[in-house]
Amino acid sequence: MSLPHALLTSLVEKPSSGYELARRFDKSIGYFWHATHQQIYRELARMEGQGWVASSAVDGGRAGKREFVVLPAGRDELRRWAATASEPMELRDELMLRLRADAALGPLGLAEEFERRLDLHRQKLQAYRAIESRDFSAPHLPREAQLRYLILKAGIQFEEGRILWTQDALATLRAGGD
Amino acid sequence: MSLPHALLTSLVEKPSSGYELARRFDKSIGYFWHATHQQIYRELARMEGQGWVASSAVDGGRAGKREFVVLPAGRDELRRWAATASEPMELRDELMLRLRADAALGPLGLAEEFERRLDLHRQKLQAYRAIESRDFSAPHLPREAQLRYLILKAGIQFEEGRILWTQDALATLRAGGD
DNA sequence: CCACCCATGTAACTAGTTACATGATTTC
DNA sequence: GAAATCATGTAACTAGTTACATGGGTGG
Repeated sequence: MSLPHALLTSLVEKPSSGYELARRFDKSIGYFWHATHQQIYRELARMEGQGWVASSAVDGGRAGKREFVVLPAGRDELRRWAATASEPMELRDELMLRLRADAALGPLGLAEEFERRLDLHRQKLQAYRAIESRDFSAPHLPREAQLRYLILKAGIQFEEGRILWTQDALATLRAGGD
Repeated sequence: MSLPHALLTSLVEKPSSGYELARRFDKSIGYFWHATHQQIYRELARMEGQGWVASSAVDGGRAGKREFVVLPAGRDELRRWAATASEPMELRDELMLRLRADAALGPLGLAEEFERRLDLHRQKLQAYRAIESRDFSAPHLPREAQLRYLILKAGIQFEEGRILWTQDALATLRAGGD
């Protein structure tokens, strides 16, 4: 279970409300770890119960707004978790299943969907490239920025690979017979 | 929900028992779509209820062994589903969270885990390469084989990319400061 | 006769998604 | 004063995982 640790990291970076975290999980962090606001609120409540974070009303904030900060126990937990091993992500793309269905049943007209995917991958790559030139184009990056850049580079590499692969697939799908 | 369609495809390729499907989902198909035997049995029961597949006792098989075949309604469903759009797979690797935690808290000694990952990626690539030379080294592949090869190539590309990325990450982690 | 593989399932749990619900504040 | 955004949550559901359970057949 990694969501609590994703939240801890995000809160170490900057104490925030559930709402703010939800927005961050739709943007920067969301590029490699997605979560909805419902999940986030539920998890924050659990984490508070465990003494990993504490919340307080925000001066000058809206009614009901609560800001969460990481407690020492939360930092300890994050450090402990970061040192544990984890399994590499699984490849799990429905498009592969569709390709295999096409192979089993005969041509099903998948080219259109591959075109759509190609577009999506290009858009995502463009978004990543924009972040790259905005945040990581300085000649000497501090360690912290280098690590965050590494995460982005994993995304860039993935999208670039998928673009090439999708083009290969389109050529095969359109080549007709054998 | 894609598991039923993965099972339909697998059963179109070859009528099988739940046990045989479970083994296939640990090998070839499992490389891009994993499922446990519990999930498979549950799903087969549902699919039979919907009239997509039918089961019968196997002559000369063990007691209780049932073989599933795809019914016309199941083929129709598979064809219908294959033509629908789907979202690209999500990047969701715990290692990225750990990198970000390291960036937020300071060096946590992740290099060891990256070494381990590097090994795993190399092993997986080797396994893929073995399948490649066993099944797809003929000069002219029929359409069906070309499509199945495409799926494998997506896996090969992913592992190769990750190997390069992990080496980059190790260099950064070991470079010490900025 | 013991261990391993074949072959089936149930039950309980965890993580994630979708739908619903409410109310305050800011902006046009 | 209406619409958009801020800000919080509950409830029901789906998919996937882990633990448990049973029994027949085969090979050493």
